[in-house]
Amino acid sequence: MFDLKWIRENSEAFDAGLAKRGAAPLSIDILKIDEERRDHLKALQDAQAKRNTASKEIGKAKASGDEAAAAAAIAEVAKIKEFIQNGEETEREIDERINALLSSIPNLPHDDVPIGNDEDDNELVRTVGEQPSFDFEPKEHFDIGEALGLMDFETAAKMSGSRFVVLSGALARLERALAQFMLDLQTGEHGYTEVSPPTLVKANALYGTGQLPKFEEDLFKTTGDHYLIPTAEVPLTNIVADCIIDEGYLPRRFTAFTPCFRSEAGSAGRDTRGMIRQHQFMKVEMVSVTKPELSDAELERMTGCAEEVLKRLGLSYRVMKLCTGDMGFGARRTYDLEVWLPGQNMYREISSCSVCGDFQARRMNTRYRVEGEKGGHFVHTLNGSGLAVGRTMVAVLENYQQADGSVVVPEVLKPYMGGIEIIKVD
RNA sequence: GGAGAGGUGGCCGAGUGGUCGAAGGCGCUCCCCUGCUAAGGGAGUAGACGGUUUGUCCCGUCUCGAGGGUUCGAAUCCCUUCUUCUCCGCCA
Repeated sequence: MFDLKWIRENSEAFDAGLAKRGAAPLSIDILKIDEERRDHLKALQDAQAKRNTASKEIGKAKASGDEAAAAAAIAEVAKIKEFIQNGEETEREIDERINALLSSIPNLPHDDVPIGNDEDDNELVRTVGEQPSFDFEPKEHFDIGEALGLMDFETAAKMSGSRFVVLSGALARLERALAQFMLDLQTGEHGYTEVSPPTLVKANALYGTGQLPKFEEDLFKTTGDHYLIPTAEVPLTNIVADCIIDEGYLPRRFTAFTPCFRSEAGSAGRDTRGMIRQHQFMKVEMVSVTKPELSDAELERMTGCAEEVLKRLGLSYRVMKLCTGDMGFGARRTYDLEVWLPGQNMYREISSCSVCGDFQARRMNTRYRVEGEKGGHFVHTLNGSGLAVGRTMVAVLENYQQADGSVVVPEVLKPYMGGIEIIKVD
């Protein structure tokens, strides 16, 4: 969400930012409504001022028992009444138009974000770790999982349709182990506070983080007024909605392990096999709330927190800086982590860390107060996966597979696997 | 799901139609007094928006959970909605 005043004073920068996103300029349209609004407001407020003064006179007249004077004044002001009521109605209409327009505009990218259309224009930042070599043809994760008898898409389809999976035995445990490991790392070493949030939220929460009003089709909605969260970014960020935070409490860092639900509208036919793209998946999410001047540094830090998971799991990955065309709605800058999948013979996204600036803070009305200063300033928010558990399991299976179809449990997960060191057919 | 009671400024808490943006207290800021500390006295202390000016001045409008309505006038009355608490029922 943008500040009207800012657009008024920086209309060129605003349109230039939209252009980088591949969007048409909007400042002229917005400022036209803005001007209409201010003209209208002035007339309305003058009328209201007149009415308020008169009302006080009436109050005084009544208090002093001068009924005649009061009656005369009332008759006088009554004329303004209709104008004010219509004026208030008009004001609401104009505000709605402006809000509808503003709330559907994506955040403007940072200057260093590469301009581009899609993922092909993303910028490689660094590559980390070594890709494992195999003396056999590495299989894809679903072949491994199904051969083990622990990953069952057909059974899932029977009860839930496509894009679901039933994990069992050691693989169900592996999912839990991965989550546990990630949470222990993010809470124990990186300072994140573990949270167990709701996974059903109302529209205003989704509006706050930017999924609504524009991306409703990506969400699952209940028969009531709830939506299933597409990511824990939503509940974690909304923890601070409508809050004024004392400066000393920043930064705040939250992490949560939750299921995520996505309709995957528009991605029919993509990644139809396996666990890469599911309607439901588990994820450990990180959210930071910071002061404006520290948010860029926080993004580097958060990305590092996500990378650490991959490093300790011994997985090779690369860091991509997303181009303007590939970034999400609320992001100013985004780093994707892409893990190496030998079965697929390619890198696949496993984490996405974004700094949103004050974009979400404005929508949620989240501010912080500096001691001794008047008023509040909007906080900056960040979110990132640390990591997507389902895809991490995919990566573990493909990278740690053996010629005989078994899978070695990575060293750091062993404490969580209850003695299982190799996952194999019993 | 049924019955009832609330949501007021950074916090606590008065206020049931007329100079109420709101008593009082706490906290905070400044000043005075007191040779540290403690205590005391005085003043100040919401935000958004608009106008004006770009001078951190002034004026106006709106905001007492949110949104409508009644009225010349609403924190106060009516409707809708969100939310908190208590009791009952149901339940993992």
